[in-house]
Amino acid sequence: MGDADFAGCREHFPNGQPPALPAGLTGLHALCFDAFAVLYSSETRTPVYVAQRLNRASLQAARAVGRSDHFYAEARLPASARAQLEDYRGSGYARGHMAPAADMPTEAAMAQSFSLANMVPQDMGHNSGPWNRIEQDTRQYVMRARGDVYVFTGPAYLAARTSRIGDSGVAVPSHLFKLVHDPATGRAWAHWHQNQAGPQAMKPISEEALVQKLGIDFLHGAD
DNA sequence: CGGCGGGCAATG
DNA sequence: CATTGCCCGCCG
Repeated sequence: MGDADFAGCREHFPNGQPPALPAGLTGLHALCFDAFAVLYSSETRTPVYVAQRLNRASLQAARAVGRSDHFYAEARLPASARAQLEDYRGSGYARGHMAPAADMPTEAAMAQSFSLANMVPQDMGHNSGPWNRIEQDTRQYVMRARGDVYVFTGPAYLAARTSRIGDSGVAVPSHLFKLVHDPATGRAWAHWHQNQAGPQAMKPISEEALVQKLGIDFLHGAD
């Protein structure tokens, strides 16, 4: 979309400031949703990152919202840039939410969370196991936090050769990250997992270490 | 063990 | 298209 600066949904970002990106990225599309924002890459056909603002009230509201389970290709993207349902079907990978369905505070946001613009090809065991634990731990943290908590979630492509699925060639991440920032405490930390089943390093890394890995300055301008 | 949240595919 | 049943991993 031409909405390259998230003009319509800055509320999902700390201090209303989207991350600073490394030079040279192309094919990017900024997408606003009710409860999250996606910077989408037409090269990988996955998000670069997904941004959320969470708080206790939004997660309490989310508990009353039923999971929709209706995945869909993102019609706001050019057809040539979209991930398609057929790309994931039979691929052996799960359609892994970046902004989790269980975080969504309204029915509309729940439905929107099933856009393939919010998905990456994820190892099934990783998604239902260690990653699900990270998501639940993050919700538990937010429920106990004083105010708004900002979360960035997305894939990393650090393998020598990135494998792809489907006719569109949706790129399979080597890693997934989730950065949590609590302005009330000034703290930030990041989960960094390989996109595979089995034991993971559950110890978070620093925000600085994540920035070093990805070249994305998530919290520039944040306190 | 059951429940939950993350998914899948077959069936009408 | 929605419904149904199933798998996975983790937790209390």
